[in-house]
Amino acid sequence: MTAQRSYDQFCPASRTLDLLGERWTLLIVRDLLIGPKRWSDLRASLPRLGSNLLAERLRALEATGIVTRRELPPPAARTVYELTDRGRELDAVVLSLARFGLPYLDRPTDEQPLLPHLRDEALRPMVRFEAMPPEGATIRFELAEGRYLMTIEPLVDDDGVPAPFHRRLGVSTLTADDLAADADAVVEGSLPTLLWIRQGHVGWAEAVAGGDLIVDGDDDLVRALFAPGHAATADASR
Amino acid sequence: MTAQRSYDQFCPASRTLDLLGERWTLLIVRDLLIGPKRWSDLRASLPRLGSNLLAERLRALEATGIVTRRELPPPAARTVYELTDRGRELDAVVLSLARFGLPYLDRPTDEQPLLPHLRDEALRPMVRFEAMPPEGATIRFELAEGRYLMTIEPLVDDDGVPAPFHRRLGVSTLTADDLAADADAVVEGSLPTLLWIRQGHVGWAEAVAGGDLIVDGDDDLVRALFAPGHAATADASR
DNA sequence: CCGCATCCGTTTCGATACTG
DNA sequence: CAGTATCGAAACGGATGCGG
Repeated sequence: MTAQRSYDQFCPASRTLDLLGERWTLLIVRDLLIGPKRWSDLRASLPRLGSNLLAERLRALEATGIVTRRELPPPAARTVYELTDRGRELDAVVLSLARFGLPYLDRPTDEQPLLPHLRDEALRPMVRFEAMPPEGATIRFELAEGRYLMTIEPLVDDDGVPAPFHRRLGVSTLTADDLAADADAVVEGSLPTLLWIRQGHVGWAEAVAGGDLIVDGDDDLVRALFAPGHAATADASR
Repeated sequence: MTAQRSYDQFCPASRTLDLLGERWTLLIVRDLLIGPKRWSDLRASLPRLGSNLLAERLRALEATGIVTRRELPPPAARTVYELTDRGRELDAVVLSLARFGLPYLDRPTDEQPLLPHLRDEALRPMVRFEAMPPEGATIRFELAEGRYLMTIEPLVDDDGVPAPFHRRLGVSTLTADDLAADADAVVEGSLPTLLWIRQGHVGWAEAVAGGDLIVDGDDDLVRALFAPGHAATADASR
């Protein structure tokens, strides 16, 4: 069975695509990067993926050591799928894919619901890495879609070792009012507003004037993080 | 016709996969990242890709503004394909794929020739970003496969803006003996040796003792850049 | 209901043949 | 050299079935 179609080249990129270049595989990984998921969770977040394919993809990912299946104790439904340490390294891959796709994203249709788990990951691909201040920062987001705390770690840690940018940037959901204090900035608005600003379809001043965006604190920081244009066209607007 | 199978999710990662998630597409991009290529060049570097699919993929990439076709003046064969500015942003995607696949790469078989153009790109996915010194560095590689100059730009530029790590790291082939002076280190060996060290299959000391690796200059720098283990397990060995 | 396996029509792929 | 046309073989997608 499974003839295992391979590119058969001595190249690490093609090797990765051998492992997870098939349809749906990277989207499964994307969802598991958020946290362990049950079968039904994955079915819900990937509605157009057939159950047979999901089973096959999970089996393949398990075979290559990217995913493990763990059995939960009797209370609550049984098995969950989660990434291994190796699998979690795919964060960089998924994030680079998301960053590239940002300009191609237009407003969601009715057939493209903004899935809940994707909301919580929406902010991370949007920030400009070059604009992250070397000393780090903390920004609180009070959005229509939820409350988030963005944490930007310092460029170099205490030992002077520089951190890869995707590991400097964390976004966590904020439920209680704890940690609400001492952020460098507080942003009120919505994900679409921030996306359109980042895409360059709406001007910053325009959004603020229209009341779609309210920024408290370090205004320039937030503005630089969501400045329009791709990374290559890094106009130093700050 | 072309039903254009789409994931149809409001997610930038799935959007990117809509655009170039089909088979061979990202490998075509990989090859074009090195430079403009003619039809026959692409056929040679992707031997198992049928000519009809190559045509179809190139057409699709052109339609989405990732690739342009340029007509060369009469002398020399006609049309070349090259990436647009937008397409060149995929460098981060391909590099992250390559970095992930590195541990899965084993020695090339006869059916997996080390293609010439991949040789020249082999070093870049191998270096540990965290080990790149903040002040920058220059390393000359005198390998069995060719001579290369690796340039590591400073962590922050003159304006104090930090550079994303994939843009700090450049590798160029070295033909003449120019630029051969003042490198922080000179490495003699071969690509397989460096790969096996990076993969942890061969110890550094072992390779040096066996004569497979000779490092002149900042030994510790090179050792840290090719230290084994994935990025997450960043043991500070330096 | 959860976690799949089986069946089957459709789409995509891969190899070869063919053309300007 | 730079593609297009054709066709059998996989892979996909949706539905349905089936044992815990």
